[in-house]
Amino acid sequence: MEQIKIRNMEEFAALSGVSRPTVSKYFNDRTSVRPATREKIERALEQCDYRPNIFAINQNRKLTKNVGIVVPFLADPFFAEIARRIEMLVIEAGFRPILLSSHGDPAYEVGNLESLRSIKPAGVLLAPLGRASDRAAIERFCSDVPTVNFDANIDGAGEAFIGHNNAQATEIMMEYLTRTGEPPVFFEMRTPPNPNANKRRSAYLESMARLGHTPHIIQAEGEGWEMEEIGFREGRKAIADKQIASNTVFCSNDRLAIGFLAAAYELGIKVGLGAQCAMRVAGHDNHPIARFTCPTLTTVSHNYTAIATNSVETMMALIESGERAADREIKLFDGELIMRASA
Amino acid sequence: MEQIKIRNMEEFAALSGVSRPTVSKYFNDRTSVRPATREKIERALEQCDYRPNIFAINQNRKLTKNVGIVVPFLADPFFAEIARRIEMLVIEAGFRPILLSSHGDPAYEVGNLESLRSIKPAGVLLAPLGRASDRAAIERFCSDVPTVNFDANIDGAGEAFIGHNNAQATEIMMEYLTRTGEPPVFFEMRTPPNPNANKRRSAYLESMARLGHTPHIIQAEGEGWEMEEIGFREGRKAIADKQIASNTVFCSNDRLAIGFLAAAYELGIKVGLGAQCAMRVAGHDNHPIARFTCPTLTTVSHNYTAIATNSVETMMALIESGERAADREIKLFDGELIMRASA
DNA sequence: TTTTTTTCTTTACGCGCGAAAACTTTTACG
DNA sequence: CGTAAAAGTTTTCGCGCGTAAAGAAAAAAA
Repeated sequence: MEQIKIRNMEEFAALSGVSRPTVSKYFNDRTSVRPATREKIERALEQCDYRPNIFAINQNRKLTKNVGIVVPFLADPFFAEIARRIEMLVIEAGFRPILLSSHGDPAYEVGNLESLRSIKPAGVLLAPLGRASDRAAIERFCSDVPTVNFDANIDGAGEAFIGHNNAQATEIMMEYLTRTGEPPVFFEMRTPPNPNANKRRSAYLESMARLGHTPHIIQAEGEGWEMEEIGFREGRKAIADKQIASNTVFCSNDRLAIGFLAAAYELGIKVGLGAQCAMRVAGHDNHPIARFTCPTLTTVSHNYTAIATNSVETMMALIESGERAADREIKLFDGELIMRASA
Repeated sequence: MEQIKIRNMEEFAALSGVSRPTVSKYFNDRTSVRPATREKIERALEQCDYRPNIFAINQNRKLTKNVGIVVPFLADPFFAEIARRIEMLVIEAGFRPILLSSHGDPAYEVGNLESLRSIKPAGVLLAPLGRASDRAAIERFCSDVPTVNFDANIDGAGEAFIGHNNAQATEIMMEYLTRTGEPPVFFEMRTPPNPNANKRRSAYLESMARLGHTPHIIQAEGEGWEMEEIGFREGRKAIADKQIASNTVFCSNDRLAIGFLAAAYELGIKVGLGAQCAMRVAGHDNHPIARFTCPTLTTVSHNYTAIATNSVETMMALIESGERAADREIKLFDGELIMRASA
């Protein structure tokens, strides 16, 4: 079996005993042909493993089956995880996912969008870099290609935004931390690449104000996506300089927290809940490695499943309707407190 | 500017005042036309941002500019890192990288290869799953598409194998560990998904034999790619059951080691070099997070740069020559001892 | 059985480009 | 300045498929 070499749909049609246009119909929607015809085609398919040429298909179709997925930094396990879920959902929906990473660089981000534009995707799921993004380029892209914006909101980017409810998530952590111990200081980057950080800072400030505490924010120097490094270096400095006005530190994200934990460990500060512990540390994101830090990291998890599912569903609805959304919908999914040993 | 809408190369040629075949030549190699002509085209390019239709290009070229990159599990930062480097080198070489993850599943791996086959890539850089891979499917693919195998060697897969020198890398760590303390036990998975693990075990056994020590291997139960989880769960069990016949543990890879460190921490065992430490732990791979574990992880690093560069160079040489390699070359790059606090 | 509807076949065109052949123009060089 | 070489132009073909129209055949409904 599978010996016969087929060069094109014409030859395959001849083999199956069906006309070429009917074969074409079959490959576009296998239920659009009569069962008897379908069986003829599928019997032929068993003995020659023919597949229509993807370039010829896409050249003639106005709408391809490609769906772009762009994330800011794929080497970050957080994005790897969310991208993985989205990718699988896109495949399930019968589309071809094209996964692209912007490598933390706006030039790559623009390059990715241009690259996507050239393959005429049915739609694109875009998690932008954020602050560093070339807004004009992104808006231009979104006006040409149906785009769903996720993770980091850029006003006007895409037909909808699906994201994490940073305010609520920060709030439940604040509630937990203040209820069980000292009100936390907030440890973040001075110039965070991701806009979620700003929402988290605001939520921290609001929360502290409402609870009648004085907020303390430590802003780590450093640019880019090497957050563990920044958390480690600046965390060590902050601890050594006694800048930390509480025994509880709420890090803006888990990667900073991982670095901070390493700094605390190196300085011999025991982190955790017990009486013999000097400090509590919490993070935000439920990073895949957070279960395995020392101590395990208390954090707030994104609703990964809901965000991935909803992003893809929104995209598919957009594709099926063939229209642009009337108004830009923003959907936020609540975070979940993940209590572990560090706080 | 950029107002003029161009639908195809014909229209663009008219705009630039050059014939279409010459424009075509320009886009294939911008140095292949006379400087004066080139300037004409590039001036036209400035006022209409035309790009040749990628589907039409690829339909007619025997050789596309696509290069596939397949890794077994992109959510693993190790692969994310190596993929990132390779991707950038491929872009630099003027090709379009198509990054695909097999998600730890041989079905996805075969699907990725089929998907790649359909876009007629100039070449493919393949890091196979290993043990779980569908060898027959991979060999079939490699006979059709110029493939360079990297990271995990599968005999006969591709024109060349570029990888890490597991034997040498294990050896330098063994030398270090035995010179500075007790000979280590070896902690690994009973059924590792990646074939590198087997080479590391063999190297450990050889090394212990040569040094005149009795080898001890602890084989963790568990399947799949959740190595931190396996390292944590089985590591805790091994420590609790006092299966560890040395104060030094050499983990088969860093992800296992990260789990193992978490287990030791939870059990109150101090890991590190100092006199007050009860155990030394070393890993293998120099995982991106290894600098931030508690304590920081002593490990053996792959020569990431050399492996990425050499894989891409080998691929490009293959593409340029247009031929298949006469014999399957195997290139291994030595590892480097990374001394940190854990051992 | 006849009529209606659905499905299939035949024929034809076009997508946007690569490639090749034959001819013309420009450049390089003695 | 003349000539060969290099580069550009024109023309034509074909890639493999989507798609549309018109008619034939098959299935479903009357």
